[in-house]
Amino acid sequence: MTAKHDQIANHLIADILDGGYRAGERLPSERDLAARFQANRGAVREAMKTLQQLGLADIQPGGARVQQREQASLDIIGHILGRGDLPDRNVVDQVLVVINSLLALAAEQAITVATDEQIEEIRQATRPLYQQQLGHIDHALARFSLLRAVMVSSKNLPLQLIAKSLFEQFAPNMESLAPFVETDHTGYADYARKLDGALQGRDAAAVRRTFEAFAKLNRESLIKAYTAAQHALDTAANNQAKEAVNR
Amino acid sequence: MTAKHDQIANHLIADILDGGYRAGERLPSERDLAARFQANRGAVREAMKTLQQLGLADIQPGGARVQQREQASLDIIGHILGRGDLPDRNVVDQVLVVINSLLALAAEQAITVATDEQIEEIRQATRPLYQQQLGHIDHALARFSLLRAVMVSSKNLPLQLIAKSLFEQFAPNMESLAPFVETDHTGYADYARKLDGALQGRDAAAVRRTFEAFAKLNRESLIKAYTAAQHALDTAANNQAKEAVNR
DNA sequence: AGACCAATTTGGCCTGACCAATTTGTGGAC
DNA sequence: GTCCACAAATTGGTCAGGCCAAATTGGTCT
Repeated sequence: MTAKHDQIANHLIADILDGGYRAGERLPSERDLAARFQANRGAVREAMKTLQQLGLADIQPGGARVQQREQASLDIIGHILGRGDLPDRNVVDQVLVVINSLLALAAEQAITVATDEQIEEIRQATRPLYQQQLGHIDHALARFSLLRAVMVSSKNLPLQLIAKSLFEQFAPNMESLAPFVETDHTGYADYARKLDGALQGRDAAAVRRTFEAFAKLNRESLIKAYTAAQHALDTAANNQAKEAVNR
Repeated sequence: MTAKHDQIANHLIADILDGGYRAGERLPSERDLAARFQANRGAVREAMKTLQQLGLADIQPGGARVQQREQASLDIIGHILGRGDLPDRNVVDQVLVVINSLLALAAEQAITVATDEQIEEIRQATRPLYQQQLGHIDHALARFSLLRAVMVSSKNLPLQLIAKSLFEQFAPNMESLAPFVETDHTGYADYARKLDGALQGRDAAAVRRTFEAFAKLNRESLIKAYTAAQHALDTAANNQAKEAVNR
């Protein structure tokens, strides 16, 4: 059971993100919200604090107002992805672009500052990707731990924090898409081999190129998954409509 | 007058970041903290909520525990930079590396997706950098609005949010360093001209190269400023020591 | 209209209290 | 001495009702 103030916060966040309250508009007073959610004002207060820290609301004595989405914190991405049946395709693509760029940067940094032991750790993390028979989920997990190893070795705190934040908001929201993802084992194995070699030689340019290829692979797989998922959803909707007619 | 719960939160954040509470350690109970800060438990509660959202504390029934810094939110960077006389040099450098990388990415995206009007806007933003007599602050502001124009034109929400967050945490903490910064007007003007040309031709590679040069300029200027500031601080400390001896 | 002022609303904070989950202390069994 | 079960104390989550200062609102006078 999630805490009440979190429920309230999530409800309000969804309302704002769905356009129930537009930017600049006044939010109901804490007393109103308390009555509406059948909660104490303290609980509402904590929920509002969440909204404020997400940059969704500007809360001042006299009243709270909704802020522009561009003013929000990075932490709203998860909430944005969580709406609807499938995560918003554009936003997913945007997140991927950023993650991949940061990954390339991290690799670059790692190659210059990481110890031999850490390079070895990253190389170890590429090993599971050679396996052709790895399950979808396991393969994804293997890719993530590779990502993580690179980030840690970059020794760049903001970089790590951004990657962690993006990833943690991204991963749980991709589950609805997971059944439609087909992993290109051969492609990833190829990439893993090249990365391994580039790491061994501490060849920054080669590493960057490999990660770019990696990004391409991810993106293509995502696009396919989306078309498949969309198709499945559409037919499901059709069936429901037919059933409704038959009644 | 800042709100009480913010004062409490800031105090606790500083304590944690300064090592007063180590990772894994238990934080005092809300009731204890309330007594310590002569505040109500509700106020402490909101402060704790802040810590939780910053990823600094894991708070559960039974007690709150300090989390690893690597588990924190991106929003702690500002607090980390705010400690001490000067912002931590390594962290500043790390932030710059990330911002510059994101800037290059944004420019790349902008060139492919931005409308002609937006490209024109970015080009307009380069204009002030031609002026050799611009004050340090004004010059910095001009660079920032250029940065902002590029970010907006990228039309990548997570990218914008990250840049905004990093920048807003970065800028206010660099004030202590501002007096020691010397702006290389000629260098920036050169860079602005090249960027302008690359934008006009929508030449992605050229844009990226320009931003890399830009990054180099910024970094060198920062290094100089740090050595100057450090020197000033050291002599000030020496003078104080001498005075103490003379008494 | 526009400027000014009082009444109301709103967020910030406080006291005191109850519950459920967790932690901690205690005793006994092995 | 070690380990485990059980009770007691602690802790976070929530609630009720109330006061204050700042902001908003609405009416009034110019």
